[in-house]
Amino acid sequence: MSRQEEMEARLVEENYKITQPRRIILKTLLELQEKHFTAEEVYSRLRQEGAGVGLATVYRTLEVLCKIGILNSLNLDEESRCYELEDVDDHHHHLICLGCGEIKEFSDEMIKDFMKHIEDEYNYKVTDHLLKYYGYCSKCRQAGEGNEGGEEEISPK
Amino acid sequence: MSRQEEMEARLVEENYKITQPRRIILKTLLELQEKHFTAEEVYSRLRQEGAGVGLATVYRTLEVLCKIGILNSLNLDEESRCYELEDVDDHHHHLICLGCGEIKEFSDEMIKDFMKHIEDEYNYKVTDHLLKYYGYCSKCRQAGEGNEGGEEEISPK
DNA sequence: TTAGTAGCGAAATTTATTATCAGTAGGAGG
DNA sequence: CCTCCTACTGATAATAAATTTCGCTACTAA
Repeated sequence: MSRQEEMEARLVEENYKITQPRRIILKTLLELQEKHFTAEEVYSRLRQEGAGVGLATVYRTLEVLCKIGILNSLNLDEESRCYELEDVDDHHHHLICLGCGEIKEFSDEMIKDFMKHIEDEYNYKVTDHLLKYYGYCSKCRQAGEGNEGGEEEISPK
Repeated sequence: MSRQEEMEARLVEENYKITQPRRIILKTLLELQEKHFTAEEVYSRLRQEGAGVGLATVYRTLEVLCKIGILNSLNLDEESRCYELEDVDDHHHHLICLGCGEIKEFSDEMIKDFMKHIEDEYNYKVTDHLLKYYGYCSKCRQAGEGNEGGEEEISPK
């Protein structure tokens, strides 16, 4: 079963219909080079390909895909919501360079212990978590300390 | 030196002027009951008190206060930006209940070790970080699993 | 084949935030 | 205590992301 077929099976499983626009959007998501993307990015990609899929439908579909766990929704920057394909075996977090905007990922094995501790202390059932580190990558640290001649600065948090 | 005076001193230190609107906003922030607040919340509080401070000024002032470290800017929910007064001795993160929206805080001592590890592995200089846990508090876990009769659900991430 | 409904695209709307701009006032220097 | 410069201000317009609306379409179960 292909990745696309798996996803469509998930939709059916959750009582959503397999429609042409949804098929096209799934296909596009699988083809995207970028690991992280916004609704607008998906939409403009679809326009390029001449698919007659509306922006509202993109938003609606991405929302559905999040609900059924095919996508994760992230807040990587303040401006607009990002999405990424969910990979069950690859829980990770983000390391964001304030100089050049580069985003690295790291796994979160160690964080899980801390989560257990939090669950006990506060009597919560934790279902999700988000960890982001902001800093400066090796390149940006060398390149002259003051962001001179560099790209836009990015604001943390 | 009062808290307000300290803050005004910070403004001067950073070459910002002490203006009437800024004084009023600082006073209001110190009086707020809520630990977390949005620009709109500050603004409506000011209106209630009859202070003739414009919305744009509130946004501008909160931005300035973030820049000089008097406030932290948080992304507790997707809709609008939250702020909190910075407390140097109390670094913490947030535990957010998806059922009722309750927000608890916990300190981040343990997270610091993990940060060191990340800095070494990726050759980053980490300057800031953000950790949020989403889950269900003890109350919401009892109250019938399906959010029946409860308030609005909140979306994670 | 048909009926009912989930889903659709286009456009309008909402909401948070930022930019604009003419006027004001803080405060350094006289 | 004045004066002047300019950072700052309030009102409002503009922007942009996301959501809602609405009449129409096309799945799918009978």
